[in-house]
Amino acid sequence: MEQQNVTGPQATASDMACPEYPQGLKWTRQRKNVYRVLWEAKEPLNAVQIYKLAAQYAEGEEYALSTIYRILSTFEEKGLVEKTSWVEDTAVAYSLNRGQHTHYAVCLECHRRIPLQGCPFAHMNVDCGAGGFTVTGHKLEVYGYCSECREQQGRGQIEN
Amino acid sequence: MEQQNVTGPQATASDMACPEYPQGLKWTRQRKNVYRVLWEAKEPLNAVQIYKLAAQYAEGEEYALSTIYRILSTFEEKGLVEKTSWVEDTAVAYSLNRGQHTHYAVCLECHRRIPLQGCPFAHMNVDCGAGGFTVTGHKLEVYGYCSECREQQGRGQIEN
DNA sequence: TTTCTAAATGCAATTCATTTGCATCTGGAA
DNA sequence: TTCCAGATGCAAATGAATTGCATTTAGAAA
Repeated sequence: MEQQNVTGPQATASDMACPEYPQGLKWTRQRKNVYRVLWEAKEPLNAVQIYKLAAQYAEGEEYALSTIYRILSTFEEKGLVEKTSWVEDTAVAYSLNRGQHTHYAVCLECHRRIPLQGCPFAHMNVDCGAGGFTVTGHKLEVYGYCSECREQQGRGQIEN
Repeated sequence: MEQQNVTGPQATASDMACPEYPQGLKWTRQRKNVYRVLWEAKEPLNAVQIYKLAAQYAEGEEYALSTIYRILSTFEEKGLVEKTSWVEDTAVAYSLNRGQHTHYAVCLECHRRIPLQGCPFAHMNVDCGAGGFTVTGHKLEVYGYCSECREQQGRGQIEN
């Protein structure tokens, strides 16, 4: 009987494992912790944030930032993780690829990132016009002002 | 009679001027050339690309890359220019804010960027669910495979 | 269990995009 | 023509991400 990884995204952090974990990759302490951080994250995090959070789980252990980068790019290569980049932020952010993706409404004033309910494209047949382009994914960001920042307006136009 | 800038985006490069040019900004040689490059660009360019193209227009003149960055960020601040960032590219790209924006379909194989015909959101009421968020803009990127790369498939999956 | 090796990591140095401080220059109002 | 706030050039600094190499380790095989 082959051993099954019944733990995984459902599992608690202590025995965190990953059923979709690709063959040939070692399930190291560092990778477990990075996976755990991403699993618990409520929004995409950049490498340094992940580095710091992962270090908390690894009391006393040494962590190299470069290792985090390498883990993240391996995970991305294997489809475990999604990369996102935002114009207002120089660093790239990473999130677990949970199948259903999330888009965000970004407030231009306070920079808060508000997750959108569902994907507007879910019911939409993206016709590219570019004949023959096979769409496998998309990335969407909506900009504007959140209700709070909207209130204290009157000044907040482009011209400061 | 106040002087009118009848040249502008419609003008030829030699007398390139900009009607929407904000008050208080000097219309310098460097800025003219950056504006010209952006005006003629068929797709968003990064700072180094703009730097090189602008230098061509300014035969023999000195240009500093840092100046290009400063011009671009000033232009963006004033709403003349839009910034875009792509996950596959570390550098930020800039394009003239022409009112109507363009989205792209990005081929994951050859990285070609195919402009989409019109904006899928044009006819779409973006309901954020996030109550009260006022949408002023959005950014969309579609990923997949262009027809050419699609043909020579069979191997090109994630695992490689 | 122990052995063994390809894969993973730590570390330090490197690359590359972007920013900044400061002295000099210049567009354009007076 | 004068004059100065705003622009620029230059060089150094910052910050994200990558890379080379020696060392460690997960996990398959013995």
